[in-house]
Order: sequence, then C-alpha cells, then structure tokens
Amino acid sequence: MQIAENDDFGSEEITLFADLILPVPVAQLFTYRVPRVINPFIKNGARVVVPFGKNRVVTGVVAKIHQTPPTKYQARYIAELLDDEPLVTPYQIELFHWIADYYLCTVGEVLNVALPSGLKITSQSKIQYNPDFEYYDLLTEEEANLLEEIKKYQSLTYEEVEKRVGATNINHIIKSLIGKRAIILFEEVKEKYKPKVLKKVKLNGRFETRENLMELIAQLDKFPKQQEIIMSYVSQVPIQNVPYSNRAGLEKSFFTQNEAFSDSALSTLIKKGTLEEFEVTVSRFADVAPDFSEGTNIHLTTAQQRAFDEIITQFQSKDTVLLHGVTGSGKTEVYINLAQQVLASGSQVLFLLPEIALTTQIVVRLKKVFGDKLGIYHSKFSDNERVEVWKGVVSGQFQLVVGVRSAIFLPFDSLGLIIVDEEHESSYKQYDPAPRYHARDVAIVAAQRQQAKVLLGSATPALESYYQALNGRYGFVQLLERYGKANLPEFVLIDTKKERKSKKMKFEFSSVLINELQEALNRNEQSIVFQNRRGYSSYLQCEECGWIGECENCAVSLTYHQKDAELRCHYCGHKEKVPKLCPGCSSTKVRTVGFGTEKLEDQLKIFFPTARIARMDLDTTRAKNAYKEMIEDIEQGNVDILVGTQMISKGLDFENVSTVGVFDADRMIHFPDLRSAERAFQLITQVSGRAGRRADRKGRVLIQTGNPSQKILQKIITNDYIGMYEEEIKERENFKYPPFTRLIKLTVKHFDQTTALQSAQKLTQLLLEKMGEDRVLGPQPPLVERIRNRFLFDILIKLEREKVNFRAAKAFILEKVTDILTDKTLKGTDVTIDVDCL
DNA sequence: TCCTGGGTCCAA
DNA sequence: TGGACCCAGGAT
Repeated sequence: MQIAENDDFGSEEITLFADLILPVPVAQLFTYRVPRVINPFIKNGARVVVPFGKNRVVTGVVAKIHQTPPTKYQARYIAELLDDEPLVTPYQIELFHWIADYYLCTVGEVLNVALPSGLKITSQSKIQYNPDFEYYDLLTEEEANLLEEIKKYQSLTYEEVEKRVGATNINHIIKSLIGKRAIILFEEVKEKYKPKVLKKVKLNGRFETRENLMELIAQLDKFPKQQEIIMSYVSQVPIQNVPYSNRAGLEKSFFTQNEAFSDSALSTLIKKGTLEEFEVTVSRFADVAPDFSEGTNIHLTTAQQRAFDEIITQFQSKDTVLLHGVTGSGKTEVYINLAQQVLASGSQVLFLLPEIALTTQIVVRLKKVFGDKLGIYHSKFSDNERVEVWKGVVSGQFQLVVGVRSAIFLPFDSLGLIIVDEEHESSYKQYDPAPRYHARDVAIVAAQRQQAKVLLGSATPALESYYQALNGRYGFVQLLERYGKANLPEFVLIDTKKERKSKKMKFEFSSVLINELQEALNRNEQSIVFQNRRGYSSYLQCEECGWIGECENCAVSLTYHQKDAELRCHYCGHKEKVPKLCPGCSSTKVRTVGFGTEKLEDQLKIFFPTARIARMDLDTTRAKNAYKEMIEDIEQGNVDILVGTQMISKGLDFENVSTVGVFDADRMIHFPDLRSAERAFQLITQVSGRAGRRADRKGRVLIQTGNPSQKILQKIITNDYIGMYEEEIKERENFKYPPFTRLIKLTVKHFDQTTALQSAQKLTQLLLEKMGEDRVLGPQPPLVERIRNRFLFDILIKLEREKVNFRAAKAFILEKVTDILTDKTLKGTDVTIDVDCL
C-alpha cells in the first residue's frame, strides 16, 4: 500500500465511518469507524476485516462511506483493509440492494450467491496460538497441556482440536485459554483463490550462445542422462535459431512425465544451475484458442438482416426488445452481430443462457468469433475458474461473458447489451436458497442502471414477455423463417389408445414410431427420443397389496433406477436398494409402473439391436465433460438414436437428426400447474425444433398421446404460438394471474404437521386482516407436501398491478412473517418468501 | 458441584 | 448465522 503525499483528501483530519455488508442474515448494514491511516485507501466495494461480537472476527464488504457517527452506540474500528481495489463495484452494491429489497431477503444473502466462494466472506471460527503470550504461570496444568498441543499447528477448528487431542469436553479449557489471551480466535479470511501455475524450466542464459551450448553438451558426455535432457530441450525449444525462445522455457512436466528421462538427472541439472526452474501463472481457459479461419463477420440472411436492423431501430425507443424467432431461424447469428457491434463501441456484453453445459455448441461458436475476449461463467466450473472470470471482467480482459443466471452478478462497469436467450426458461429463476430471483427480470433492472439494452430471445416466449411486447412496453421483432430455407418439421399425432386396442403397442412404443425410427436408421439419419423423466420407471408397485415405494423423508414415490438396482428420491436424493419381496405382503409380484429414459433406452436396444443408442439425462452427464463428449459423439455420427430428458431440448443443433419421438405428452399437459399448457407447448416445440435442420429434407416429429384432439396439441402441431398465447392469456386474465397480477408465495415449514398447519393458518389470518380474501389463497399443501421430513403449506398472495402499492404490501407481508417466526407458541416454524414465484 | 444441553438474545 | 450467557437437570 503506497502512502500518497499531498493528496487533496484532507484525510488526516476527517473521521470516516463505513457501513458494511456482513455475512449474517440480518437485514441491516453495520457501521464501523475507519482508522485514519486507511482513510485514503478505503473504497466502496472493498473487503475489510472487522471485530464482530465478543470474540469474533469477520470479513465484510464496504457499502457506504460517510461521516455520520452512529448515535445509539459506539462504532468499533475496522481492523484491516483487504483490497486496494474494490472487489465489488458501486453498481453492484446498488443492484444487490435492489435485489434484497425486491425479493425480500438480506443483502448478505445476495452477496452469498453473487460472489464465487473463493472471494466469499465466510466465517468459520478457528483458534490459533497467540505468539505474544507470556504468562504461563497463570495456566492450570490442563490448560498448559492443551496449549502445547495447539502450538504444534498453524490453526485449528474446534472439532480439529478435539480430534487431535483425543478428548472431549475441552471447550471450557479453550474458553479459559481465550480469556487468558493464550490463544486467539479468528475467522479464516485469506483468499482461497489460487492462480493456476505451470512449472517450467529454461536453460541458463549463459548457454544461449552457440559456442557455450556446444561446450556444455560436450562436457556432459560423461553424464549421458543429463546430456539427453539438454539435447531434447534444445530440440523442443529452437534456442539456436530463436535465442529469445529460451525465455519461455519448457514445461517441467515434459521431462517428469516421460519415463525416458531421469528425474534425478533433471534435478542435478537444476541444482548445478544449468537449467533454471520458474513458474508462470496461466489462465485456466487458455486451451481454447480463438479461430479466425471462418472470419468474424458472420453473414446474415435477408431475414436475419431485417431482424437485426429492426432490433437496432427498436432500441432507439425501447430498452427491452423481444425477439420471437422460430426454432432453427438462426437467432444466434443475430446475437453475434449485435454483440460485435456493441463491443466495437467499447461497451460490455452479457449473454445469458439457461444451463450452459446444455449449449456447448453455442459456446464453441462464440469462442470462435470472440476468442480471448469471451469469458464463460458456468455452474459446472470450479470455483477458481469463476474467480478468474470475475477478475477478468474487472481487468477488462473479458468484454463479453456468456453465462448462466448467476453471471448477472459479475462486476460489469459499462454494459451495453444483455442478451437473454431462451428467455422463457424456468432455470432463470432461482428457487431454493434466497435470493429467489429471476435473472431475466434482474437483467432488465441491471441494464437500466447501466443504460444498457436488453434483448430477450425465444422461439416460445414466456406469456409475460409476449404480453409486454404486444402492449408496447417492450420492442418486438419477429423472425419466422428457418435458416437456410429449411422447413419446419412435420408433426404426426399418434393415438396410443387406439394402438393399444389393436394390440400394436410394443412396450411403450407405438408401431408408427418404431417404423419411422427404423426408416430413419435405414436412411442413416439420426433420431431423438424425448421423455421428460429420468430413471427406469416412475415407481414400484406390488400387484398383490398395492404397496408403493415411497421416500421416508418426502411425500413422493421413489423412482426406480435399474442400472444400480436402486430406488431414488428425486427431491432429497435418498437412495435405497430395491426390495426382493414386497415390504407390505412379502409377495414377489412387485412391478414397475410408468417409464423413464432408462427404460426407453433398454426397450430400444431390443427393437434395434444393432443401432447405436445413447442416453442423455442428469444421470449420464454428472461428470464435468460427459456432456461435451456425448455431443461430440453425436456430431460425429456415432449415435443413431438419442434418448433424453429436457436436457436435449435446448439449443442443440445436429444436422443429421430427421426424426423426433415425444413420449408422455399427456403428463406434461395435465400436470397440475397454472403453466402446464404453456410449458408443454414450449417443451414440445423446442424438442421438435431439433428435427430437420437441413434444407434438403423435412423432419418428422411423432407425438404419442392418449387423446390427439386436445386443443393444445393442435396448437403445437400447427406451430400456432399466437393461438396458444391468446387462449392462455385469457385464462390468466379471468383467474387474475400474472401478467395481470403479481404473485408472492409463502411456504410454511415445520417438522410437525400440526404445528405447520397452525402456523400457516395463523399467518393466513394475519394477512387476511388487511388484504382481503381475494388476495390471499390457502393455506394448502403443495404437490409434494413433505420434503426432507418437513411438512409444507403454501399461501399464495395475488396483488393487482395497478391498485396495490407493491412495496407497502411486501413490507406488510414481511412484518406478518416475522410475527410468525418470533411467535413462541409456533417454535421451529420456518417461512420462505418467493416474490414473483411463477 | 460440575457438566451438558437447550433456549434466547444479539451483533455496530 | 454463531456464540455467549443463563438455567435446569443429570452425573459424580
């Protein structure tokens, strides 16, 4: 830290205070006094270390610096400043506050999801020997013994102390040692981020001249192993022709990982100084090199160009534009051109995608165009990788970031454009830990604050977005022509009831579908089979007594996974072995009911024994690169039939896929949820979009259903988005659902069912007093009424957009929820608040 | 009498 | 959230 002389801050005299965000779930900032020596250096967004409570030390982020001393208490001093440059930008602090405020959570919680854990401000207590301690006479024998143990280690947690010493009940000794200042309690605050370093070796500079090098080699005649190493170094590094190349050296692993070289000879050379060892910091993303061979200017078709121009025009009067483009219309090219234009103007671009692993193909294309400027932010990335993207955005290395919903929290300072692709996707909404935010909505707010524009793109927009586009709040651009004149696929509805009657069904497959798959195989084309349920079958049931395998923690049936002969709960992850006999009546007639991807895969292997069949779902893609490898396999034509869950519905682009089979459409349509029809439309349209992406042949989509005359299916097969929209929006209006209202869902949880219900009822009562029966619905048990042993009750609050003051209503709700949480007769009750829960 | 577990409160 | 502090009840 350099001390500025003559800075005009006038720092020496002023007393500053800092309001800090601390990692505690308390909805307030904490004011600390800034020591004068760091006055010139402290900045909003920097991390600091502060004492908190009696014996604790925590890290926090500076949210505000001011000169107003607190009146009700004495501010304590900040202990240490961790960052010279702010880690969090002022823009981010504002955005975090907005999110906390809007979604009813604490800023600390927002910070928790926003920061990669390598930068996070955690607080895990550790104890450490106090090196300044000298009053040994004050210690009891017990204390002295324990202190000796603790001295041996750098630092220990409470549990570690117990383990090392092999005794329990030592907390009181630790406590008294702390009291006597023999040991100190501290929170781990050091940065966990480790840059990736590469160990390299280079030849001592002396040998860069030809004569010296020859002489060295001659000298090593007596040490053939060492000579061999030098010779291969010279052959790898063209030191004689390009002397400069020696500076870059050669990776040490080149020698250590090749058995032909002797490790001891290498270390001797290093010890003698003939070779010098050094380390370089490398980016974890260095392996994907930019490829300009295709040129950066992607040529747009006439239709794409028109959409592009319209978007630019609309941006002049609107901050948000919705691009409605059918599947395969080439929205990506439009995005890329827009991004290039924004980047050229010097602004940053954020490109949001749902679950990025699912769209590696897009990432590869972006990487080709944008090269090193592109940062990738993804949930499967390690923490260090995320910290690198974070720092890359701060340093300006990444002008463009493609990422999942949490990428919205990155420290941009001059955003020009946010693209939200597949904006209708539900994975943009975070459900479980707070903040329960929607990345698309946060993107719109974030853009406003940076004077940036937002482009929402989808083949099947969310009803809310389409509504805003029609009523003029958003700009609206359509791209209704497939890229390269490819046709939209042809749809066939297969009546499974009829087929079953005439005994044409083979297991879950209709004869029509089997024939089409066979024909596709004959033509050497690829097929996709879609079933939005993983595992082997839905559940196990006993034919004799009706027993069904259920989770012991949640109110759901267990899914049968044949591969591991296991029953698994898809809610809490509970696993158990498949029982040999029915646990209810010891009968052997336990059968599987329903079907998932695993079962379809098995059946396909029976129908088409020679076909190459692959399955893509959560179970087969857990490993970091499994997804990527599978995609490459399909691209190279090593797969004939791909079975998968919704994972295969998004953004994949395989030219050779001609046939798509859709199973269980009825379950999607009749799922008891307000959005089921909209979701079914979106999902089936998205999957069908995988078919027939070539101009020279038409794809076929076969949908198996028990009732082909359902309205929504007709809309799907005629690709009638607008028809679907009109139907659904009418319902929304009738029943007062978004976009005509805003919904807030309160979930009341308790281990005891009666108390859960009591709490929920009491909360409902409190809310009804002011809000009225039209606005408060419930309490009712949700679809899955018990999760991880806790009973749930939902209360749904509907607020009209015009009539209700949203802020005031939320404040009221928060107040009543707090009443319940602090009610002593309802101990153990937990309530979560989900704003805009749909 | 000491120890432990549970509950409550509070942090600047 | 974590920890300090207090109280009650069990082990010693």
